[in-house]
Amino acid sequence: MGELLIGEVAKRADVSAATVRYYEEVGLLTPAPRSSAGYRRYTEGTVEELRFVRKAQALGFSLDEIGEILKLSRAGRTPCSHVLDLAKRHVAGVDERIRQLTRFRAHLAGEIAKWDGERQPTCQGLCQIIAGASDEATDGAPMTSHIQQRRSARSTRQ
Amino acid sequence: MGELLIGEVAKRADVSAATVRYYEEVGLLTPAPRSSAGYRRYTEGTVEELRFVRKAQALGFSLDEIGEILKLSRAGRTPCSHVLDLAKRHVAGVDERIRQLTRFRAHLAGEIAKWDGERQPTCQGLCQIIAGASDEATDGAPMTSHIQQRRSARSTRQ
DNA sequence: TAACACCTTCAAGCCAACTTGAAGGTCAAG
DNA sequence: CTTGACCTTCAAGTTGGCTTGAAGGTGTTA
Repeated sequence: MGELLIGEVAKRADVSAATVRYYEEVGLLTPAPRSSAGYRRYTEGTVEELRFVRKAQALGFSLDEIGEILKLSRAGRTPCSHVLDLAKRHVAGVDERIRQLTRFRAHLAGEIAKWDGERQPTCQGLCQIIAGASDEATDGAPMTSHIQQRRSARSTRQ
Repeated sequence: MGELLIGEVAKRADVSAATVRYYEEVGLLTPAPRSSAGYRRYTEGTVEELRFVRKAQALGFSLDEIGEILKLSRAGRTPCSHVLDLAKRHVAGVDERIRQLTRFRAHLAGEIAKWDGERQPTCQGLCQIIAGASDEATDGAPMTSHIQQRRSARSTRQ
């Protein structure tokens, strides 16, 4: 009951089975123990790791970076000063990223404020500039995929 | 004197000339006016745009997204309600990203705190887990490229 | 025992965002 | 009037992160 086949973990973590195999191949996941028939057998823990991977990815981390963070977290007990250092570097990196994003946001908001305070916003003609963009933007679609939904991976469907 | 050739803008924005051509090709930059010989002629404005592109990219935006933001900012005068809406969506997206990153940071920091409070950090043996990682981490290298330095693009060198 | 949904490997294909290379035109300096 | 550093286009290659397909084994259910 704590044993899941690849399709099952994939579904629970909302990725495809192929992706899970790929993650193992590139070293993100530790190779799963196999059943007598050669089937990979996973536990809930793997589902957690997979979910973590997707979240970190959505935040812009590469699989390499995520792999390192996973290794740190797997080291779990006995985190020596090296591990600690590495982890602290990661946090510092994230902090830097947050600061930059915050500045970026201020920049954008600044432009908007400039515009907002100005003339009446009746658009005539030249607003075609964003015609294409609004197509996507007007029907609830993600014109800007701030949280990435990389072709969704409906896992084992079809 | 306000006229720059492609190598010049490239150098000033710290990208390669090929990248500038590529950006024009995919519609990120508006096609530059040509000299009689067919050379692209740019202004300082393009350098600014290129720098913006690199910054936005480092923050995890795709070229498509950046292209939209650039269009918004080029619309400059007469920003109709549509443009304004679009821009506000972008800000909202950035806000969301910042919130997620902040939570991520808290998670990482939490783990570190747990460890930090614990046993003595003398690492014996099993610390090999991070041997590979420390290789990169110990010599000032960017084990985690939080601000991306995508194969650098030393522009027109060599 | 046949169907069917799962699993396996391996190889190839795809998209974004570039980079690299070939083949050639332009132009100021020696 | 040639050298050398620029510029041009076009085509093909690269990397990361997958997806898709072929060819085949597994295991429950009718």
